[in-house]
Formats: sequence, C-alpha cells, structure tokens
Amino acid sequence: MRYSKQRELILQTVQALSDHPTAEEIHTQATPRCPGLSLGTVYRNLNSLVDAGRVRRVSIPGQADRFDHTLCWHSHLYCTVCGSVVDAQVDEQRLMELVQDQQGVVQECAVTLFGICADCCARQAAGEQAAPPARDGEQPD
Amino acid sequence: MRYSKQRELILQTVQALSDHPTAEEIHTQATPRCPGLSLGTVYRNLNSLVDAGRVRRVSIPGQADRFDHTLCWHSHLYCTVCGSVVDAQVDEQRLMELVQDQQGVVQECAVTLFGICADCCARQAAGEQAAPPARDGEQPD
DNA sequence: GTGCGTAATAAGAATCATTTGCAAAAGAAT
DNA sequence: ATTCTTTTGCAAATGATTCTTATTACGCAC
Repeated sequence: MRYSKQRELILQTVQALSDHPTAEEIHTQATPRCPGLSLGTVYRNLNSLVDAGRVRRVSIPGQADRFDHTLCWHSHLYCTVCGSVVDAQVDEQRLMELVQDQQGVVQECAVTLFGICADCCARQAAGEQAAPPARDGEQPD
Repeated sequence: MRYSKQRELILQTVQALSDHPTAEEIHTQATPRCPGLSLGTVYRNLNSLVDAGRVRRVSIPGQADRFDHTLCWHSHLYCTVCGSVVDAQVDEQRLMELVQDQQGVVQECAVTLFGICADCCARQAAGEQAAPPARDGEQPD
C-alpha cells in the first residue's frame, strides 16, 4: 500500500474523532482539510485500513457502519436514547470461555449491547430530554 | 393488527424454514402458495411480526437481515466457510452477568460469533470443499 | 530534474437491501 | 350489502456502499 495524503487524513480523522464516526461523518470532518475528498475515497480507504488492521469496523444492526480507532478487542453499547456508540467493558477472557464451547470453531466474537449510555442516564435522572437520534416519526413540540 | 393470509403464510414460512432465512428466501419459499406475493409485503410483514415479538431479526454485519422463528434468547454463529447461520450455545445468565456492569443501563445483548460451523468442520476434516458463500472475486477452477 | 508505470483519486453510475407512496383489494364491523 | 380501515402489489425512492472510468500523482529509474 503506498502513501496517500487522503488515506493519512482519513486515518487521522478516525483517530481524532474518538467516538465512532460513520464514513459520512469522517468525510464531513476531513473535507475541509482536503477539499474535493470524495466519499468513495473515504469508503475505499476505510476498507483498506480495516483490512490492514489499522482501524476497526463497528456494525450496529440497521445502521451505517462506524469506525473505531481503538485496535484492541472490546464491545460496544448502542444508546437507544441518543444513538451514540460507546465502548463497553466486557472481560474478553471470560467472554471467550463462555462462547468457545460450540459445535464448530469460533474465530471471533462480537458483542453489541443496547441500552442507555451514562450521559443519557444522567440526563434522565435530571429530568432533561436528550436530543433523540431522529428515529421514527417523532416530532419534537 | 388484523388478519391477512399473506402475513400468516410469511409467519408459517419463517417457522418452517428453521434455518435463518432472509426476506428474499422467505419470499421465494412462500410465493408458490400465494402467487403474486410481493417482496415489499414480505418485508412489511416481517417488520410487523418482529415488532409484535412473533419473530426475531438476526443481523450479520454486511448482509441481508435474517429472521428467526425461535423466540427465546440465543446467539448465532456465522460460518465464514459456507455462509450459514446456526444457533450458538451461550449461557444467557452468565453472559448477562459479564455484560451488565457498564456505565449506563444494558437492556439487551447481542452476540455474534464468526467461525466454522460443525458441518464445514466435518467437511474440512474429510478434505472436501464446501460450497462457498460466493464472497469476493474468488473463481472456482 | 524528467519520464514512466502503477497505485490512488474524484465523480458518478450501479447495486443491493429495504422502505415508501398510492390505488386497488380484502378483512371487519354494521 | 355497505362502509370503514388495514393490507396488498407494484413501482419508484432511499440509503449505504461498491464499482467503473478517466485522471492524477507517487516514487523509482535514468
């Protein structure tokens, strides 16, 4: 793989946006520093970076893929209130033990939690409303 | 929700096809018994059935959703050799304990295993080739 | 430095799974 | 049977992602 400034920028952007940005968010963030950067290039390079193991792909069912700068194994919690994805604390060792015993061979294990993130919990406790992830047909008043 | 023969048929088809069929597979299987059944109707009804808790949705990253007749919680193993999805044995109780301790509230937990199913393991042991799930640009010889 | 071969790019068409809009058909209730 | 509402079928729309093609620009050889 040979050097390209757009790939470098895309990698830096994923690392800077340490939440779990989508390709589109990465594109939006990166474009100012490289006008003309195309979304296709972002997708292509994200795939290369994932293949090269420099970035991780985070898939939440029914949503655009997100990309994670953290290389070591971990799980994610998808907040059903605000739509954010945060890292979750799951003991890899113990999980693998729990999961290993199958009829067949287990090579990888992905855990996705659905729930309410710490921020939204705090907000709810304070009686506030979080900006919802624009789901369904809910109109704010 | 009021009765419709196509919804009934779709439900029966998911239950009959106890592997994890996609909407398209369900459509193909169901059409003979209801000529003119449209794919849109299949999707629409699968969504209703999922909402009503009569069927479960199984998402594997980068693939069409599959539907599961089994209502009780369980995990899935995606076979990277043949592309099939089989039920996995994961102790729900112990998994939940492992996963519960987050900054935030966990409501649900999805585990997807990637590996090789029992059938493909057996085939590999016997030195055979399984029909691959038609990935990438691999051409058989 | 100049020139080349090749990998990488931008732009947009193409694809795939899924959803949606709408007029017609089918359940349900009267 | 009549009316009211939900569902259907079809086709077109969407959204995310990939692919195609002509073009650009690395990086090496001279």
